[in-house]
Amino acid sequence: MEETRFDELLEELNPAQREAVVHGQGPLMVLAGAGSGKTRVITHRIAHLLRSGVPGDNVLAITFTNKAAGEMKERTERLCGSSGPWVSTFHSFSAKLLRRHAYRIEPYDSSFTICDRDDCKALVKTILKEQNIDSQLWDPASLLSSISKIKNVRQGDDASLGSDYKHGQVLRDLYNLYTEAMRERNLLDFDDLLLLTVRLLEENEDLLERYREQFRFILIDEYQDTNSVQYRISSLLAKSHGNLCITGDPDQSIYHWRGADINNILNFEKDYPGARIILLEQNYRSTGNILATANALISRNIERKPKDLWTENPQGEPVRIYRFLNEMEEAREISTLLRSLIDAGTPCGDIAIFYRLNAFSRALEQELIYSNIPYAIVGGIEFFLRKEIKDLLGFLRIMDNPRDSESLKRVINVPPRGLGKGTIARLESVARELGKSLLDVALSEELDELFTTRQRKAIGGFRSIHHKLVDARKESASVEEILRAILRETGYERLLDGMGHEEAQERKTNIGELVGAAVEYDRNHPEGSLTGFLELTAILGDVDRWDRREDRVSLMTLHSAKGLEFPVVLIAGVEDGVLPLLRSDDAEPDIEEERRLLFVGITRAKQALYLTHTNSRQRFGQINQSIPSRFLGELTRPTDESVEHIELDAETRASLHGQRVRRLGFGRTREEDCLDELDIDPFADEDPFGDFFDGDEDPYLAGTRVAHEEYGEGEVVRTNGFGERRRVTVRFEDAGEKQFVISHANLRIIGFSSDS
DNA sequence: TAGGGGAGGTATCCG
DNA sequence: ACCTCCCCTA
Ligand SMILES: Nc1ncnc2c1ncn2[C@@H]1O[C@H](COP(=O)(O)OP(=O)(O)OP(=O)(O)O)[C@@H](O)[C@H]1O
Repeated sequence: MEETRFDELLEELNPAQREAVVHGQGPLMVLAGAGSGKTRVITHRIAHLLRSGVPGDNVLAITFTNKAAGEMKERTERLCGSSGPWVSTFHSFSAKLLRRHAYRIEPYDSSFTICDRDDCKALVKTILKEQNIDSQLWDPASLLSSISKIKNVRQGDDASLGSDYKHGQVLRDLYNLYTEAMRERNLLDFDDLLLLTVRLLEENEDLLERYREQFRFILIDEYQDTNSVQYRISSLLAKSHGNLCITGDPDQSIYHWRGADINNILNFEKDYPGARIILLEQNYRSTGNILATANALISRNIERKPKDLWTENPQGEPVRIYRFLNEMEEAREISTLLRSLIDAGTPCGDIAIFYRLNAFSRALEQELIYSNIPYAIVGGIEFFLRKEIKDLLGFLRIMDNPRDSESLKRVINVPPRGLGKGTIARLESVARELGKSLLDVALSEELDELFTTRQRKAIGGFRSIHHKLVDARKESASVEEILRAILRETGYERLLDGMGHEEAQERKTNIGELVGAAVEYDRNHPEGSLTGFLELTAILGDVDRWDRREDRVSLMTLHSAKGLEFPVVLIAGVEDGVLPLLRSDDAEPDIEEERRLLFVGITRAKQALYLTHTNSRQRFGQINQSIPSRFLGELTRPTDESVEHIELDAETRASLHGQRVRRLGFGRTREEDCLDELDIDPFADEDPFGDFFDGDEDPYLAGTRVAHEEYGEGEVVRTNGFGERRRVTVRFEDAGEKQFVISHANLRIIGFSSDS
């Protein structure tokens, strides 16, 4: 391969970027605004280090996703053709270290299994049952989050738990039981990966020395979203030599809820005195209009150092804000819009739709299917949570990690052969008495006399499957072969024939996908192992599983969108209660973080940005009025033309509904016809700045039937104005047209015009 | 023991 | 509207 010349690395970089790339020893913080090229800086900096003669093995780069890691590794290797630097996420890095030195973290061994949240929850439930604790009172999910908090905030030190937490004693006991159960089964959760890495380094001076020496240059991306344990890992490795380069943007910190601590980046200068600080403020990604809305929005955050991104890019089209009747219309109109963009030549792969909640993908998906638009949902209902997948993985897991009794319990009766709760309980008590693992007991023929004939027979069925799998594994190391053996020996696909055709088909497809993943793993990892495959299934995130090269419209949450960019971006459901998200019961939402979330979404867009919101939306099966997000009013300045508000006119809406209703044969058409034009003009008011959509309820679409004490029944003709001055005009049957200020209107909604 | 049916609770966001 | 859990029956 022809080597890239030194200065070629510095082309396509602005002076600030270049400075960061060529910075030598010592701490460096690159505070980079959205789209200002920090990813490019890191990549080029690594390449520059390698080209200056630093061996790849001495460079450790931490990225936010495994996908970013893969791309960066590939990129740097291409830029300088030399051996690979270490590039991975904190979690993958930790897993690698822990497997390598597993004998130092007893009772774990190197084939430990990484648990996803579902596995952890199941284990908590098991423990609660064992302890006879009512899982209604102690919700496993929130227990788990308390446990996670203990690990992250107190770094596993439960000493003073009793005083801090409500029900501290119980929590502390459960925490210890959980930890013990995980150790017994050779299982690690995501927090453990990080926490044990800290312990590994702290308790083994030789290892710490060794890795400090090895990783002479450390780079961490998205530093604003690191948590306290990750911070500790980086300190352990980097404090002594100080060759730590971090990049991040406090305005893009969106993971506070899972323990990320923005102070890590804010205190960097204090932690590393004399650190060089480089600001990147030129945005190369977005049009002027998109950037203007992003800047206007984020400037509303109080807890923030002011910073204005600028760009030399053209203004571009205005940002378009659409208002729709409900989520069905929203989905349909988005599809229509996409169809016209695609027909005009936009590749599907250039388009992305973001939303706050995974649940929003459903309505969109239906319409995209209907409109024949290829799409890919990133994340969402977890593939690895499907029953058939969990079953198959369960077998793989017990083959890899015989101590994983949770997985064993899952699969010991697959296919069903009458081995139920009673037998499992018996197996467990025998295991406890003899101090053996559950699998040992199940496989030991000499213990048969401890079971009834019936139980013996059922256990024997499992035993013979297990033996065959052990044989299969001896014959071939490939994951695919083991998986096929499992399918063969359990008769899994035959099992599916018993159920409804459609469901069986779907499950078979899923199984096919898993086999496909195994085949791919075997191909890409000639030195691979079952352990490696299982680690990937657990540790890969939603974005990691997504293949950008496919020409499809991408659907994902705003969180998943971090770090990506698309020429065309749509953000759906920009409503109060959704974005910012309000929980019915619980605490105040973190408005500033929600605002940053929208900021992240907006700044993903290169050419065109559409934000949509609806007038009503179904939640828990009930139709609720929705209010435009307060953030929509924060996107503009008084004279700004970077934003355009759009509403379907009545004719279009009626005809679309008509068509659609006929085509699909829907029965309910009523509320959807007869809507008059809505009069939305953001600049009609003297002061649209400020409380534009002030969060007041505004359910008055044209055509809504309302009742008034004095004037009787009537129909909404139009609404206009903003905030306090927003008015609704109603034509009453007897009293003629009247106008009301919405915030003081004494109107009751009684239906839609077509109801009568 | 297994699987259906009804009831009741329920949704963030994720490596 | 959907999923999980529990109870009841075969
Ligand atoms: N010096 C430059 N000249 C031209 N284009 C650049 C330059 N630096 C970066 N870009 C382009 O700008 C876009 C954003 O870059 P990059 O993804 O590195 O930004 P980022 O800072 O990581 O963004 P974010 O923080 O928003 O995820 C990319 O399309 C990149 O190719």
